[in-house]
Amino acid sequence: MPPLPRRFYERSPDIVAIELLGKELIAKVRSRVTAGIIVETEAYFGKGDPASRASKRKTPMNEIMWDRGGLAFIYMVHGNWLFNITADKPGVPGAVLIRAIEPTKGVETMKRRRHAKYTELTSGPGKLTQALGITNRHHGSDVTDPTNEIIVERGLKKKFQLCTSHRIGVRDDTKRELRFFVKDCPFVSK
DNA sequence: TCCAGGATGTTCT
DNA sequence: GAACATCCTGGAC
Repeated sequence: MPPLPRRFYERSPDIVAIELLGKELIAKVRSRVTAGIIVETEAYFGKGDPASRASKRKTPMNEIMWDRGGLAFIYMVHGNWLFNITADKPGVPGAVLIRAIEPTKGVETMKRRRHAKYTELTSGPGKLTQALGITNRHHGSDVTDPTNEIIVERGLKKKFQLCTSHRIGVRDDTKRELRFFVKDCPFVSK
């Protein structure tokens, strides 16, 4: 199955965040394949979004948010790698944070990397990067490129109920609720 | 060069 | 539910 195309990502971050739910995130790191269905995301904009890394000026770390959509945007917070995908058109800053996935492939590999029980493998943004082996060496890589170590595919068409809430752990959130997750999913972070 | 702080996780009670 | 370990980044000096 081919990865989702660039035009999927080059739309408003809130739309991309909603439509990424139910898609499959696949990581091939050191010939080990791990994957999971995306069940929780958050949208980040640029100017006017005080919680966004792009609300202030460009730095070497965040300049990728102004680049094309569909690139891996990875940074460290509190000793954990967080995995985002850039969104919106070139020149317009935006990104979607992947907060949780439901494991589909490579569960044994995840357990070895995380030393945790099944429902704790990927139920948080720092946890899933550990489970999938994602680090800043993947920063800037293209998730629409079939040869990339990290790609996103159209997952199984499965019905679920969409819920929204305010974003987690941000100091100044916007009025709008920009966290999206699958209702009653045990892998959604709390 | 130093230091405060963060889109977190774990381990306590 | 609260404390703390963790470690990179950016700004201060």
